[in-house]
Amino acid sequence: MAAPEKKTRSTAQKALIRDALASETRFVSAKQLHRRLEDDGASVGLATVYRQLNALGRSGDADTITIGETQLFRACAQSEHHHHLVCEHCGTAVEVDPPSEDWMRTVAGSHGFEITHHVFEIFGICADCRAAGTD
Amino acid sequence: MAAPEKKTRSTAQKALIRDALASETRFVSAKQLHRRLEDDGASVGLATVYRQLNALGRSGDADTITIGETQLFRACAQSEHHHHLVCEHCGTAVEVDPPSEDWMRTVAGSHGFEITHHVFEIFGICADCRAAGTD
DNA sequence: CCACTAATGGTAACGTGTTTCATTACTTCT
DNA sequence: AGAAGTAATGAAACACGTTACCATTAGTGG
Ligand SMILES: [Mn+2]
Ligand SMILES: [Mn+2]
Ligand SMILES: [Zn+2]
Ligand SMILES: [Zn+2]
Repeated sequence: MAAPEKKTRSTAQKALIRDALASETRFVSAKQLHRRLEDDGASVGLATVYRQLNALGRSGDADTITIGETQLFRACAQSEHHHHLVCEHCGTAVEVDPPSEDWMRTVAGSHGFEITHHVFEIFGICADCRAAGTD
Repeated sequence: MAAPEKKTRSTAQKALIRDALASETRFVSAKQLHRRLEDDGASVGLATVYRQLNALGRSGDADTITIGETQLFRACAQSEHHHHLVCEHCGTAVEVDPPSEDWMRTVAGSHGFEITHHVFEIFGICADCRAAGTD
């Protein structure tokens, strides 16, 4: 029973997408990133952007949150489990530590649940956007 | 500047939807509720289910969470702000108190953010579903 | 180079959820 | 009760993010 041995292939598009996401400090959508890529002269298909963004999310190299009906991605500095304080206007995000993982397991266990995952994100308006919005 | 004075009208569908949701202990989607209504013999349009569910959510009479790409609703007993421990298999939910609202405001303020809202839901598998899944 | 096949990209298809608009039926007024 | 006014409904069209399909391109290893 040899391991499935999935061999991945490095392409120009893959690098472009990864780098574009890495250079972004905000949470961005697939469409936004695609827009930026073609603005920079690169030509990458939207389907590929979706594929690679999903791949980055699966491999843990990118965090993802959903705002409204669109999914946003971000290449986070921190690799450990963490959460975010997100500006719902511009997407700027700050990394935040989780609020006691043990407590969750305890309360879940007391109800017979086995935790699979949890979502915890704080949304707000950042100082910049608040200043800009006051006009 | 008198208040907008929106006058609402009571209809049979409105009552049916509200009661159906109230009788449900799980988080349910619009489609699920619509299915159940027509299974019970009632004839209500899907658009109306969406409309009323949204209305209940707006008025605070129903909590809502998003799992995947579909929105789920539940008429919660507790009217104060709270969160949920949700079985991602059957939708059963347990009400849970927030971890510490002050802490959020503090960490947000220290980054210049003004909190608008936050999402915090714990997902897992309930005892029943875990037992049923072991076959 | 060659053969193999992962990856791409344009587009069709999909699933939620919303909007439109003609029709229905609550409310209020007389 | 009857008529008028207008929320509310419902079927279908629409919007939109995301995925599936599939012919074509291009890494990789020999
Ligand atoms: Mn992060
Ligand atoms: Mn609740
Ligand atoms: Zn901002
Ligand atoms: Zn369950």
